[in-house]
Amino acid sequence: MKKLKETQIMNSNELRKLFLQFFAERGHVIKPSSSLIPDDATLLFTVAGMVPFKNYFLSKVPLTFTRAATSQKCIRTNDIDNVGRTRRHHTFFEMLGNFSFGDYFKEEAIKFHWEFLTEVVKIPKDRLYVTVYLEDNDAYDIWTQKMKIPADRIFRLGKDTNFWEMGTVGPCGYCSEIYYDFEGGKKDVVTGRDIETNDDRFLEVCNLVFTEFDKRADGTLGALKQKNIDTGMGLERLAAVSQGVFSNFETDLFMPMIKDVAEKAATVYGKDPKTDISLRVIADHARGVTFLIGDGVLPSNEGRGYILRRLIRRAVRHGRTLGFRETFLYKVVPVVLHMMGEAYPETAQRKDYITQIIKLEEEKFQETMDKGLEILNQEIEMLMKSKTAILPGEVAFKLYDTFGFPIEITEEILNEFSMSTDKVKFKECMETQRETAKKAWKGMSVDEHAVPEDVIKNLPVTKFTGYTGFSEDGCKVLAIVKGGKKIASAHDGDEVSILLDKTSFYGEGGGQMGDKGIITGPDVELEVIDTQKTDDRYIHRVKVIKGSVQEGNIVKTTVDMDKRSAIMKNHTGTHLLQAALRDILGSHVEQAGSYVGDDRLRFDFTHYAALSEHEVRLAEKMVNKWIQESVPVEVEVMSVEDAKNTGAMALFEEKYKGEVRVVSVGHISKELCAGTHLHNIGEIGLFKIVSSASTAAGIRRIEAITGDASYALVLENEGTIKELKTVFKTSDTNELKEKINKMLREFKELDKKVNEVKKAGMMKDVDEYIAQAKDVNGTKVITIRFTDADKEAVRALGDVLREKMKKTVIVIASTAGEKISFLAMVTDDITDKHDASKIVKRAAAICGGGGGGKKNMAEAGGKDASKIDEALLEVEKAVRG
RNA sequence: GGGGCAGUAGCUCAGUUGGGAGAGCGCGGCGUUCGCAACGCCGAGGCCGUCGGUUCGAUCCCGAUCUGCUCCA
Repeated sequence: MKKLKETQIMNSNELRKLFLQFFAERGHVIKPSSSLIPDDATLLFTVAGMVPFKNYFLSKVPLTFTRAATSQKCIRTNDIDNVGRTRRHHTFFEMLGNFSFGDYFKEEAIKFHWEFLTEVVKIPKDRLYVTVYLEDNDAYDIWTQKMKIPADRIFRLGKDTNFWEMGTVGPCGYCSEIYYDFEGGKKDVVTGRDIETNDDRFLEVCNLVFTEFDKRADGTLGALKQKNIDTGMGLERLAAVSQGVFSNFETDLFMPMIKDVAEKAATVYGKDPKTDISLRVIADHARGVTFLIGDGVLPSNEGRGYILRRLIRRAVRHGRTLGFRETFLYKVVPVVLHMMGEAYPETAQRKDYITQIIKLEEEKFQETMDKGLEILNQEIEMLMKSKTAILPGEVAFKLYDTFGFPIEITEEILNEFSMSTDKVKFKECMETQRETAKKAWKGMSVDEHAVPEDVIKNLPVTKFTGYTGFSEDGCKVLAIVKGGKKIASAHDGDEVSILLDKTSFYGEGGGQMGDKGIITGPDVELEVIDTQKTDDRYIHRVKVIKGSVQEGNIVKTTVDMDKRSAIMKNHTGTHLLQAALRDILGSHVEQAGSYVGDDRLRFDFTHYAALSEHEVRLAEKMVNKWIQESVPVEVEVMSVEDAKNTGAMALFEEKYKGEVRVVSVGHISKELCAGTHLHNIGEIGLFKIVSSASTAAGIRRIEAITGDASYALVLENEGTIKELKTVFKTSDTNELKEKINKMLREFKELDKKVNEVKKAGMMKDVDEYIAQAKDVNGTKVITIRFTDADKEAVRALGDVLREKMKKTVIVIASTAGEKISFLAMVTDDITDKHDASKIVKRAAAICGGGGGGKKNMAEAGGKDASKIDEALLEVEKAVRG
C-alpha cells in the first residue's frame, strides 16, 4: 500500500465537515441529508445527491434559495453482485454535492471544486486530470484559460461518461469530471482512453453536471428555463485519496467494521482473498441496513423492505463463509454508528431499535436456512443412492425460489460431498422467472383518471381553505380533464377531474383520505367522489349530476360535513393513539403508514413484538382518559426549522417547503401534519380499538373507530347481548355467561352419552345378528338395517362383528334423514374371494347410488329408501357370485 | 404486480388409487422409586385455514378467498 506523503491525511468526518463549510462560506444553504426513502413514488431509494432537489431542478416548486450543499446518504443496489469484489462498489455511500438553481454556472462550479480539492484537501495538482464533453468548448476554455490546466491533462470524452440525462426526456447537460491519479509522478503519456478504462490507476473523484438543456421527445435539445449545477463527490473515494489508500474499504469508513468482524471470526483482513470479499460485503451491507432501518424501512417481501431483507441475508450468508453459525450482524451496528453517529445523530439515537430489527431478521433467516438444509440433505441422500454427483438445476432453483435457500450455500454444501449443481440450468430457470414477472408488469393499465403533467405544471398551486371551513364560494374552474386530456366542458352524466384555483376539499395525503361532497355553480351540480393532490394541485374527481360546467365558471365547493367531521375525529384520534403507544411501548414507536377515513382509522407502527391484550387495552384506556380531559387542539404554521426546534415529531421527510403545520394537543402530542383536525379532542367521543394485528415482522397495525361509529358498535353489542339474554331467560350478564358455559358442557356430555347408548343398543344385539347369519356357499352373510343411526356407531358395530366372525360378509344399511348409507365389511380371511367395494357398489346401485372403498371395508350412499331390503338381498346374490 | 410452497392437537409435523384423523414433544392422572431423573399405563385436547364445486362420500380432487413463507419485478 502506497502512502501519499504529499496529501494531508484527513478522516472522513473532517472531510464531510470541510466540504459543507467550504460551500457555506460561498453562500450555499447547508441542508441536512435527506432520508434514504425519497419523497418520490417513482424512485425506490435516494440514489444520488440531487434526488431531494428534483423538484427544484424541474422548477416545480418556488425557489427559496438558489445555492445549496449537502452530504447525502444514498443507496444503490443495481450492481450489488460487484460489492465486495471491487474497491469501489457500495450499496450505501455518501455523496457530497453542491447545487445551483439558476444561480452560478460552469465557471464557479469548476473553480469551487478545483479549489476544494487542491487547497482544502490539498491534493497535488499534478495528480489530477480533467475530462469535458466533446463539444463543450466553454468548459474546456474555463479549465485551460481560467484554471490554467495544461492541455495534456484535459480530455474530451463522449456521451457515455460526459453527458448526463435523467431519462429519455427532460433536463440534461454536459459534465466535467476530475480524476485522481494513484500513480502520480510517472513520466509516461496519459491518454483519454487511459482515463476511461484504467480504473486501477485513475479514480473519478467528482462529477460536475451542467444542466442547461431540455431534451424533447424527438431527441432534439432545447434550452432550459434556468441553468443548474448538480455536482457529486463520493465521500468514500475522497477519503481513499486523502488517506492514501487504493481501496475505499481501507478508509476509516469501513476498516472499523472489517476489523471488528475479522476479530470475531478469528481471522485477519488481507490474509485470504475469499474471506476478504466476505469481510468487505459485511462491512458494506452493515452500513446499508443500519441506515435503511434507521430511515424507517423494515424487512418485507416487496419493494424497499425486500431490498433490505436481501442485504441482511447476503451479509449473513457471507458471515457463514467466515464461520459464523450464530447471529452476528446486529453486533456490527454499534461499530457503524460509532463512526457515523457524529454526522447522523438521529440514526445513532435509534441504535437499539436497529439492532433489534436486524437480530430478529437474522434469526428468521436462520429458520429458513434450517428448512432448506433439511430438504437439501434429503436430495443429497437421494443422489448418493442413485450414485450421481450433480444436483439438477431445477432442484437448486426450487430450493432458492420457494424456500429462499441461497444458491451459494447449496453449492458450498454439495462441495463437501464432492457434488455440484447444474448452474446453467439454474440460471435458465431464473431467467424465465424474471421474464414472466416482467411480462406481467407490462400488462399494467394506466390510470384513466390521471391528470397529465403538462396540465398540472401550467396551473397555479391550489389554495386550500378547508382547514377553517367546509365550504368555499367563488372558486374558479381552471381545468377539466377526461381520459387524460383537457376538455372545455363537461355535461350531465360525465365523470371528469376538475381543478380549481381554491377549494375546501382536502386532497388525499398524509394518510387522510380525500373529501367527498358537492360542487355547485349557476346551473350545474357536481358530486365529488374523491379528491386527490399532485404537486399541491387539488384534483376533484366528479360526476356531473345536473347541467354542465366549463372552464372559467365560478363555483361553490361544499364538503360533506358528516364525513369530514368523522375523518377529523379519526385523524386527531390517530395522533392520540400514537402518543399513547409511545408512552406505553417506548419511543421507538414510529408511524409506518396510516389510513384515516370516515369509517375508521388504521395506524401502522414500528414495534418488534406483538402487542399483548393488556397493552392494547392500556392504550385505549389512555386515549379515552385524555379525551375526557377535553384538551384543545392547536395548530401553528411555522418554518420547518422552528418546528424542529419546538420538538415536533416529523412523521415524513421534510419537503423543502417554506412552511409547515404543527398540530399539538396540550402536553400530549405535537406533530407536523397537514391533515384536518378537531378544535378539541373531547369531540372524538368514545375511542375504541377494534383490532390489533401484524402486517410484517417488526410492524404492527391497530384499527380503531371514534365518534358515531364507536357509539354504533356499543349499541350493536348491547343489542346482541340483550337478544342472548332473552333467549337464555336471564337479565344478568354474569348469569348469561354461566348459562352458556353450562349448556355447552351439558351438550357435550349428552352427545357422548347418546352415542354410547346408541352404540350399546346396537351392541346388545350382536349375538342376535351373528345368529341371523346366512350361509351362502360357505360364506356367512350378515345384513342389518337401521333407521337414524349414527355413522360412528355403525362402524363400531361392523368392527365388532368383523372381529368376532370369520369368513363373513357384513352389510349394514342405515338411514339418516333422506339419505341412505351402506357399510360393507369383509373379514380378512376371505378378501381374496370377496371384495367389499364391489359388493357395496352392487347393493347401492339398487337404491340409485354408488360407492366404493377398500377390499375389507367400503361405504356407499343411496337415495331410494324403499328399496333397502331389495338391496340387502342383492348382497347375497353378489356373494353367491 | 407475477410465480412457487405451506396452512391437520398447545408445539413440531406425518397422513395417495377419495372410504374409519395419527406420531413425537408438551399437559393431566396413576404406577415403579426414599426422592429426583427415567420408564410404564391411562386420559384430555381437532368444524384437517375459510367458502363453494365435483362425488353416495372430500384432510385428499377442482375453483375462489384469507394468512404465513419465498423468489422475481
